[in-house]
This record gives sequence, structure tokens and C-alpha cells, in this order.
Amino acid sequence: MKLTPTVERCVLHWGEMAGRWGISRSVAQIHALLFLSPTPLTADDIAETLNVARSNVSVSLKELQAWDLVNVTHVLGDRRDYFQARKDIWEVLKTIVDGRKRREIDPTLQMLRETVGQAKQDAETPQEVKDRIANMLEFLEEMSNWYEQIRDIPRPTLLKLMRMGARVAKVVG
Amino acid sequence: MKLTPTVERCVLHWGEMAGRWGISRSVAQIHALLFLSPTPLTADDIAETLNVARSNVSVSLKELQAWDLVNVTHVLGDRRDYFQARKDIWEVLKTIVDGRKRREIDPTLQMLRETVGQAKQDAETPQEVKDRIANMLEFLEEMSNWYEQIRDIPRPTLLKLMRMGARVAKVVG
DNA sequence: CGTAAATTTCAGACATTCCTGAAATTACGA
DNA sequence: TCGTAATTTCAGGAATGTCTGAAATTTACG
Repeated sequence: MKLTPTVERCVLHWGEMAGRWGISRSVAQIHALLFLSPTPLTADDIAETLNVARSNVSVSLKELQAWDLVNVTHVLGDRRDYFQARKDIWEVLKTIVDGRKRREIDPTLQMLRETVGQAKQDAETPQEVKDRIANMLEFLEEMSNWYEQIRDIPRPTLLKLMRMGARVAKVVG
Repeated sequence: MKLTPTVERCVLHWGEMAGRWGISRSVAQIHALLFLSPTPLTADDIAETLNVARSNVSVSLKELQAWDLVNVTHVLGDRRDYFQARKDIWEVLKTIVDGRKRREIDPTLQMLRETVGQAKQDAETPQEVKDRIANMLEFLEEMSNWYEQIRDIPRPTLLKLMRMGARVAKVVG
């Protein structure tokens, strides 16, 4: 399967950004390909189109499925799995941010809570330092709670809010 | 220099999270140490405390300075550089998010703009695919603009907005 | 200047992550 | 149940990223 220049460009760019996004090149390219593809693709289609090992495609697809960014469909009379990516970009964003929060923020929140608890029995550490840790915990909790709330606001409302931009500030004076 | 258990725990945790945050362990540990330290530290202090090579500290500090998370101060009658981290957690967050946006989002925005422009001369690519790309560009522009606006709202206002949580939604019906 | 402390550079050791290809496993139809 | 297509597992090679220690450079002061 040959890609059109436009699609090829996107796939290659996704691949280049993969490092910065903290995922592997293959996963990024496969996701780009599936996201843009008008129809579901088999693993072989993907391996051939992107010139990567078939086994690599298998592992990468598992990862994308674990992220809930890709799911499997089937075609009548064909045993092979067909893969398609979620096309709704809001859902994709939410999925990615949820994942990052879970892996990058939540463990630190957890650790800070424990640390603040234990710090009370720690006479060695200056109060100033304890305060800074407690302050950081409070801040992260606040951000975390905020995200949990706004992530469930219905999409049209969220869009309106976003388009208001800085003017929402007037609401609270 | 010996760390108190509380501080040691934070430093080690920062180091462990480094991978997930897309930075090196050394950079993360040094930042944690400086962020919690009540006083500025010399590069030698840091190397000794964390048991890492002096040269590693030098490179890591350069990186933290490039991120604008750490700056240099001096002590009268001492030639050595003393390093301190920004202590204001809002500023730290803004700095980090700005950096991530610049490195992870802006290049893609740029690429999508170019691609959408070029796609007009591309008869091969189905309209549906072009639309999806244009749609993605629009979405990212919207998010990007939104961030640029709210990042400059004064902190107390932002805090109030955050504490309103989902109730802001009522404002726009 | 000269020199000694402080800092930086950098080659290569080490560690980690990613990818491949062969082999094993699973799923399906005859 | 057998044979074949489809998929997955996994050992090891390739590529990348990180850290060290020695050497080079810069800086401050006599």
C-alpha cells in the first residue's frame, strides 16, 4: 500500500515527534496511519506500508489498544483482525491526558501525601522545607481535582468556555 | 552533605519519575534537591550529596538553567557559583508547560498548517482525509490559543476559577 | 602574567529502549 | 484432529540516551 504524499508527511512527522511524546516511533506512526486511514487496516497492511516488522506491529497495536486509542473490527469471511483508530479528537485528547496524569502525576501525589504524613515525626527537616512540600501537595491536589471536574463537562459547553478564553476571568471578578 | 529522610525520599522519587517525565534522572534529582534546599548550593555540594559525577552536575545544571528553572547566585568572597531553584510552584508549572508546548505541540501545529496548505494541490488524497487533518489543526489551534490566554490570567483569579471547578459551566449555560 | 580553583567538554563505558526475525502459540475451516 | 493462516512471544542485535572521568578551558586573584 502506497501512501499519498499528504498522509506520508503526517505519518513521518508523528514518527519524529514520538520521542518527545514519550512513545516509540512505531507506535506513533501506526497511530497516525490508522487515524488517517478511511478504512480499517490489517496488521499486515500496516507492516507493509510502514516497512516495519510484523511482530513490531503486533506489539505496537497491543499498546494502542491498551491506551484505548485503537480497536479491532472484523470483515465477513476474513479471519484477520482489522484495526481502526478512534477518530474523535476530543476523545483522543482525553485518553492521552488521562493516561499521562495517571502515570506522571498520580504516583507523585501519592508519594507527597505519604511524605507529608511522615514528615510530622521528622524533627531533622526544617519546617520551611516541610511547608514547601505540603504546599506542593496542595497545589497538585488542586490541579488534579480541577481536571477531574472539567474533563466531564459536556463538549459543547467546554467549547464555549474555551472560546471565551480569558473573558471567563470577568465572571469571577 | 547528608539529606534528611524526608528530603531524600523526595529526591529519590523525583529521580524515579524522571523517565516518565522525559528528563534524565540526574536533572530530576538535582532539581528536587535545589527546589527543597533552604539555601543555594554549589555544584560540588550537589555532586557530593547525590553521588553523581561533577561533570554530570555541570551539564544538568545547564539544562535546568536553559529551562529557566534554576539560576545562579554568588556569595561574597567565594568564586564558586551557587545555584537555586525557582520556588514559586505556579511559575515552575508555567515554565514546564510552556516548554512542553513549545517542543511537543508547536512543531506539529506548524507541520499541520503546511500540510493543509499543500493538500489543496493533492488530488490523490481523499477529501475525507484532508478534512480530518484540517479538523485536527483547528482543534490544536483552539487549544493552543486557549492556553495562551489563560496562562496570563492573574494567579488569584485563576485560583478562584479552579476552585469553581465544573460550576463555571453554568456561566455559559 | 602565572597559577590554582572552578567549570566545561567530550570520548567512551554503561544502561535503556526499540526493533527484528525465528519460533511458538492460537484460531479456524476442512 | 489435522493443516494452514494469523498472531504473539521472545532472545538478541541495533539505536539511543545517560553517566563518568580525564583533559581542556575559563576565571579570579596574587
